[in-house]
Amino acid sequence: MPQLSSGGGDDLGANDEMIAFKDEGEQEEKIQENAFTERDLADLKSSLVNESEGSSSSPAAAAADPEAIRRVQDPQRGYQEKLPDHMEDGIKHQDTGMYKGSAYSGYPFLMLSDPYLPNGSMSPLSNKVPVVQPSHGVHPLTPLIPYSNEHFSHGSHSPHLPADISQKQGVHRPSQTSDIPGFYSLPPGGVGQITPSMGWFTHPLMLSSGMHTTGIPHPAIVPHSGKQEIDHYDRSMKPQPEPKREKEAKKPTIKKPLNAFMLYMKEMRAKVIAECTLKESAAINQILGRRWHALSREEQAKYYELARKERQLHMQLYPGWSARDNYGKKKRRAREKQQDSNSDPASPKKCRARFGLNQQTDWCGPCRCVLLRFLFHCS
DNA sequence: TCTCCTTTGAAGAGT
DNA sequence: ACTCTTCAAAGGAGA
Repeated sequence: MPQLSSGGGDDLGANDEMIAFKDEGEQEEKIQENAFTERDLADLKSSLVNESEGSSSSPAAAAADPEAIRRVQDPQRGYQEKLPDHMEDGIKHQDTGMYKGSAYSGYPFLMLSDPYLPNGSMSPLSNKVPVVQPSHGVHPLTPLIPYSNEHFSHGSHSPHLPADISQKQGVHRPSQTSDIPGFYSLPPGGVGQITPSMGWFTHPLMLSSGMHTTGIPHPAIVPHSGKQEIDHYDRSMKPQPEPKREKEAKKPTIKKPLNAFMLYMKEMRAKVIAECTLKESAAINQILGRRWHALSREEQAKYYELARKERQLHMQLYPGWSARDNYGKKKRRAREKQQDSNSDPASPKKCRARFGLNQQTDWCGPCRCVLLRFLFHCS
């Protein structure tokens, strides 16, 4: 299990990862490491400040990507071929450049835009307009600020403090984020960049859809059928009264924290889409998978570290949560659906049975069933 | 409308 | 301890 120590680069969880990577192209990796000269380091430092660098794409990468697309699209040359793929150096270096520029600086977009929410996901490079710009010189890990309660309170007491969670959930919580590094804090005025149009705190549905019980819009909380719910609300801005049963069924789901690769994908997807003019996620993910392997140790380490922080914060916010909570969700949902239709006295199935209709009879839709229930005083 | 595809990594379940 | 399974994201495609 890849685990990063907060201290360092070599003991990171990427080790396992890198072993596999070495197997595939040890020589290439050595070349990479040698190539990571002091000049690169300087570039890295400067580019962390200059985010605009990250969005530039090199012609080399543009030239390299069509090959990747061909491989992805050509079933005869699938990924399993384990080609000497590190020939994608063009891509790799291009990527490297991008990480230098945007891996961290862009990440705040992910988090501040509430990526776990169905409509909130956006990468710094996506065509969706980012709402909050990362400020230069901010620590790379400021992206995780939404987890920090400081940003949602002005003063020592707040309804959003974690102590509140503990009270509500009856779970002991470590005294507030004491082990969360200081860089989780927003710079003064950081929140001020959030425009009212974001509706972070005023949206009437926030508490029921993407909000942690603290009121923190935590990305990991989504409504059961979050997408439709949010879409619907955005369009109409008038919440439709939901049946009680439906409301109960839509208890928010706490999602898994994203792992390193997921974070990487989230950031790079838009770029790959732009470069490859691909939209199919399966193909894009294949490309991203190869690029992930082509990343240098240092570059991957950034994402392992971010993922580790994510897990840490997730654990602090949801002490009792387990990945098991979301296990079998698909099957369970299907089962619930089935139960719903069984328990609904006006379901087509029930009505067919009640009125002796066969399966082919199409007229017995739910609406007509309600009508029938009314007409025939069905219970 | 729902599920599949496709990737990697984390974590739970099962052996 | 080890292997297997599920779920995180994404969005097009097909049932």
